[in-house]
Amino acid sequence: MNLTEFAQKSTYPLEPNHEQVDTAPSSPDDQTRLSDSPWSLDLETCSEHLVVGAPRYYSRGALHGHHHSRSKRRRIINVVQRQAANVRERKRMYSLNEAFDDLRRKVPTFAYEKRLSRIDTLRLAIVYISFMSELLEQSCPNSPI
DNA sequence: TAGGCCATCTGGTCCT
DNA sequence: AGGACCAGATGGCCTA
Repeated sequence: MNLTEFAQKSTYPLEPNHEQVDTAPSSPDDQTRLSDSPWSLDLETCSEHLVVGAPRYYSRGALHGHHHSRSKRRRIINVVQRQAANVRERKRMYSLNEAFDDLRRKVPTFAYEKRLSRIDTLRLAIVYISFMSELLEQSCPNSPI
């Protein structure tokens, strides 16, 4: 059984048109990504964004009146702290995406014009690990996995 | 044009 | 107190 068959039998079926396995590393950037540090905007430059990108929604928190039930302590943060938190969050998401890119390079990708999405990357990784475990089990039945 | 995917902002919660 | 993590919301881009 090859990986394609395994994927088709697995709990996490991939898209129906994922048929060919491409063992070459997936091309990392088929679509535009933030390859250069997005958080390089320091706090001074961020201030402009704050003005432009003022809160776009108010569905959560005090601004919408949903804060009564859950918030034990209300944390008041000022504009500078909010900007700093946004920068940290961008940085965090960037490192998360770097990890996803690493994972994309580890799993054999299907011959597929598009780069794997994050969810498909996770699902394929699950399939791949299961497949390799099964392969190992077949070749070394007595070895503990 | 609808739906998928993603980046970003944001507030709440957890943890140090 | 403040950073990390998380999830919801929103808007932009791309593809079928």
